[in-house]
Amino acid sequence: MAVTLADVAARAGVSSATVSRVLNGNYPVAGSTRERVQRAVAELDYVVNGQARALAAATSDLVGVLVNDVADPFFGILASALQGEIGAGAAEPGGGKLAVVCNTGGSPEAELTYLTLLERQRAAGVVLTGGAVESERHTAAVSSRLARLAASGTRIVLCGRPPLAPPDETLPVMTVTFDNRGGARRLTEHLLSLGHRRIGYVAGPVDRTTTRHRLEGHRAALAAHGIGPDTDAGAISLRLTVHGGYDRESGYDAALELLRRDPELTAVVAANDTVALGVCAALRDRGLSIPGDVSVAGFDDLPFSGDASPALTTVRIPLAEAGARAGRLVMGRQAPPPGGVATVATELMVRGSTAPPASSGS
Amino acid sequence: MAVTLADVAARAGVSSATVSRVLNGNYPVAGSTRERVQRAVAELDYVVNGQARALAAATSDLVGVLVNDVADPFFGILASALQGEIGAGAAEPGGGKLAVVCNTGGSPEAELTYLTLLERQRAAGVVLTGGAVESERHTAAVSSRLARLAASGTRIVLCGRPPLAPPDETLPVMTVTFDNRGGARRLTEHLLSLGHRRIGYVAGPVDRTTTRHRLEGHRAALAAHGIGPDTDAGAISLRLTVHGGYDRESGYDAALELLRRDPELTAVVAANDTVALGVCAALRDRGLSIPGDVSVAGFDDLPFSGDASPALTTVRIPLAEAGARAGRLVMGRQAPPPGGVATVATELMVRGSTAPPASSGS
DNA sequence: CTGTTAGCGCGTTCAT
DNA sequence: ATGAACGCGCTAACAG
Repeated sequence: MAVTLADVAARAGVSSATVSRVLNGNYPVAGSTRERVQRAVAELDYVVNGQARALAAATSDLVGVLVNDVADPFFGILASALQGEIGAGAAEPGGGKLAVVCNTGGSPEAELTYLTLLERQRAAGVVLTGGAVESERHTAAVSSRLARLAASGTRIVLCGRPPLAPPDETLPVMTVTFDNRGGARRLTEHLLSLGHRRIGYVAGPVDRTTTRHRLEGHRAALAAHGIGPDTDAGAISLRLTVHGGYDRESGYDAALELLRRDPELTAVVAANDTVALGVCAALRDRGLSIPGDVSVAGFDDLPFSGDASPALTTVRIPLAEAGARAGRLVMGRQAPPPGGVATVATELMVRGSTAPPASSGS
Repeated sequence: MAVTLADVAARAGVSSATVSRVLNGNYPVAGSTRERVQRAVAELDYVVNGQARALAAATSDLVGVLVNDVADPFFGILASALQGEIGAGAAEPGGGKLAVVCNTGGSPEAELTYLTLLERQRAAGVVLTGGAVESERHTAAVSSRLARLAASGTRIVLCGRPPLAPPDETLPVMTVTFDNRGGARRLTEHLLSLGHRRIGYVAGPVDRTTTRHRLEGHRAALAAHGIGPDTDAGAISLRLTVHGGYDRESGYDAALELLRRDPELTAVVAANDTVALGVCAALRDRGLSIPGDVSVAGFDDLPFSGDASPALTTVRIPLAEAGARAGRLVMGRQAPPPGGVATVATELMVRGSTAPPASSGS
């Protein structure tokens, strides 16, 4: 069948150990011997058996990357940046590893299943991306899985979700988290400063850290402007929150629902840019102009956001940089940040989709 | 360190062979024994060692997916659909495999490197997605690598590129290819029927099958309308072809170049939707309206294309379906198409970005 | 510098 | 139905 180390050794007239040494270049080997071995390797088209090597050396060439869905640009960009770091130097010996991308679809069960599969493979590292599901049970389950992985030497990095709770902080888990709360707050402040008071909010799925943090930022901004939950205007704002998925359809449906709840609203903040596009489509279908009648804002600043028209006001997350950083961390190519947690700043991007409300202008 | 089969065996008071049989469920085992073993497995939190299993059983849980870049929605959607099939049933024993996504960045060397890495891992299957680089040397190199992989039992699927040349057709390689030529032809016919005659073409990178096929379709449509390369109008069209990357910047730059070459052009066809957005941006920056002054068309029908404004006329490729099909093929869950080649039809999507040229209307 | 030996953890014969 | 023994292909001690 396949040619093995022994075949190469026989061909080169040396022991298999010597061949191994030449291949890994960790031990001194005489130049002439090395050359003979390399010739034999080339002649036989020998390719090492990764699993045998992994078994013997107790190492792995695999790094798991858990994402909700690579088809979603948010995760696609993260995955791409991660893969870039993980696979970097794949040509050199020991240079790069293989990124195993796992689509969880946002399902907690799938997340656990994949963690088990990666544990099976004795993955060298695991990166969990995107918001985490907030449930006692699931958090505990993930934590214990991660603890076992970490105990067996697997490097763990969280990217785009908050660090694990303090009690579990003993885990050697590194985190690259996004300032979702701050970004959301600045975004809503922007709308408030434009004069908007009836602001709809299309939130993401419930029980997700990302959803909660963005919503908290939004409400914090409202409260700071005297629109706390205990005021009349605040009560309206509370009523103007609709939860949905992180997809375009959800945005479309949510926008219609918001208009039903308050035909007078002047602005809509969406959970992310994709949802915002759905919101825009719904508003247009209702004959409303953006931002003339209603301002719309998104989150993430995905590539298409600048090309939408009007261009979307949104909050930029440097996804590629964050992913690359997480990649370096999981590869051990960069020292962990102090406390194990790095917070990536977010930036308000004001574009054409937001403007003062019509009433305030006339 | 990690708990092994032997540990479980000891705990259950049976031999390791019995534990193995319980785990794989391929052999008859007494109910009571089975139960004791399963209890021991649960109590010890045992997780099989994938590499050891792979080594012993000569099987692999890995399937490689080569893409140019997962951050590109075209590949992101393909990868997502592929992963969905590959990982399907990951919970059941033998149910799913792990998709190893490899970003080649369109580099032939990276492609070969990853194929070697996947061969190392004795991957159960490999899917090559997207257009192939057209070069004698590279094609030969890839073919021989694929031949070796196939010989060692790895299932090979091509998705989004043409089948390998007839001489290599003996390889058990399955192909899911896109009708790029037909789609491009219908797209240009659409523009011609609107009355356009000076049509710029922003082609993809040279020496790529996708680039060539789309360009051929474009030229075929022109020729069919009497605008062959030997006519005056045809000569103009030839001059109005610019090559660039598959990214937005390339589209932007190419559009400016096209306007320089012919300020009178009335339509621009782009290599894909992303490029088309760049073209649109450049035209707008030049003060030209779409489609009033210049019509623009793309290719692929990525999700954002319908939300651009004007919405992009483009050619739809059912990427998710194609990816899922390729995934089933590589998993051996679907019978290979006759001749090993399935051609996926493309569909012209006429939207707002194309209209009759201004001159013909007045 | 190189060969010999002993596992890595599991699947799988062959016995029983 | 179960156990003992061997080997998958390679790396890592240990000699020499």
